[in-house]
Amino acid sequence: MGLPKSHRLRDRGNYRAVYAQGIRRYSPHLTLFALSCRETKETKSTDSTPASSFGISISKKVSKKAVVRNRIKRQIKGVIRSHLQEIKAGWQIVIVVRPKAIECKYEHFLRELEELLKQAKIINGY
RNA sequence: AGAGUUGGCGAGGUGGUUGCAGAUUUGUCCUAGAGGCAAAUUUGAGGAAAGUCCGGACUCCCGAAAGACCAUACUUGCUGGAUAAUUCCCAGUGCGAGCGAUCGCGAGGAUAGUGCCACAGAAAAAUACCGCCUUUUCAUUAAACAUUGAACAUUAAACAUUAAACAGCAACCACUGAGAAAUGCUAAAUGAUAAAUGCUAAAUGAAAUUGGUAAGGGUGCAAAGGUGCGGUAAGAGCGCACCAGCAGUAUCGAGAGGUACUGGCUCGGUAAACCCCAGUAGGGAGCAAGGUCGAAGGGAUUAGGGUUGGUCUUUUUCCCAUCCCGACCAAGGAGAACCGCAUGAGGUGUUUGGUAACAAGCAUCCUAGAUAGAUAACUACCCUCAGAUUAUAAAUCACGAUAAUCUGAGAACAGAAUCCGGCUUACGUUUCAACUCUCUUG
RNA sequence: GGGCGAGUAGCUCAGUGGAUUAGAGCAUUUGGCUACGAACCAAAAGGUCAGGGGUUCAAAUCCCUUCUCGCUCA
Repeated sequence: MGLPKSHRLRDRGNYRAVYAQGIRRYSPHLTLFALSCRETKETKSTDSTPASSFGISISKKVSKKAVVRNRIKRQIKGVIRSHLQEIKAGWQIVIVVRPKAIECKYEHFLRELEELLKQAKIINGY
């Protein structure tokens, strides 16, 4: 379940900005960093609010095997994709995976991400 | 049937839905681009993609290309072959392991030279400490050597004396039997010597040191070819037999080497110590190499200058130098943008040559290309495996075979990042082929 | 992706072109000193020299290989 390119974070500068200025929310296996484009002064009123973009970060401390890291990334992307329509526009979000997340399955990520997004009030309708 | 050796196939298959990336086509949007968006079709990880241990291709720098000598580097190091190249691969030789199939080997040179071999040991690679023999001087002795061997000393058996346990007597003492042990005595047995006899004319000791010798010397991983017989003043491959090694000759082989004969007796180990010999190599950096994205170059001349660790030779206008000619600005725009970047020492099949690695020819196929980094989730059928139940033929029973149904599983190691060829490491199950050893015979 | 380096006692490091038995400081344990403690004095224990294999009479050291950790390159 990949994400379309428009929903990915691609610049190193974006990541820095999110880490430095964004909100933080925690769960046992994941950490969420989020930054709204409206709060930053860079965005100009002429642009319509851009789509929310996501980045996922896994260090080698989680697992040294590339297979394991890639699988976790894909599962998280799948969760995001299934909630894509509910998520508000204009956010830049980085999800950091903690070392304990090796044993998690798809359903665990589903629940945790939902809770994190609720806490950050990014999801519509709640 | 069990144990084992070697090599191979394979890493479930075909679909559906949602979703990601590339390519092609079509449509659409505008700022008109190698642009965005949408749809359709199609393609989308491995045997190791890994480790980065080697070898190349490719790119740039040291102007370039070629060559000679020297230096430097090299886990290059039996022989031949094969390859773009290699430390890989193939075939063989030698050595080693295994009953065997088979497997392993850094396998040139230690008489080119230098170094090292702790402790121990006389000595660690050529010497002589002890010892053995010889020579000289001095001293001593009729000794030494061989044979016989009294006395003497030691003790055994037997005998003598004393006499315990035990047995008999209902029981104790006594008595009778019994006889361990102790003491005494003794030898033709053992030990040692006086003495005698025989034989030779020297012998012994000390010192000196002339010469010989490498047999022997609690060591040590290793001691000067090994064992035996002869031989000698004492010894020694000094001679002989067998074994090991070396050299030469003959012969077989393309070669490493094999076989046979002869010879003189033959100077340890270490080169994964320096090194010698032969061989190979311009040096360095690596796709994060490097290049492109408007804005200056082109031509002529050769008298001169400039090169790879060093010296030198040849060629070349690559740069500098000198001279001549010529040029001029529309947009966008410096991004982890694009190219490099997916047709390659390619795959598959087949024929020919070759023992083989491999090579050549023909036919056919195009089969990942991301860049915060694309493969996932669910599901249907088939197939494979495991377990359970039932049935079938044969049968005394068991194992096993076939069929049907149900349940479960399809995993392990692991994810392309410029591309190839190797090596190394990781890896669950099933299966195929060839071969070896042992046991059994429905 | 490419290129480098390191691993020795609980910790920090020596040792290293083969040979004394692998050492030092801190920490630990025991004893002494002290009314008690610190400091001090004395002694002891503690090592698969990262793992495996090879060369050698002999390897922490020489050679090969594997593992772990770290650094660096636009």
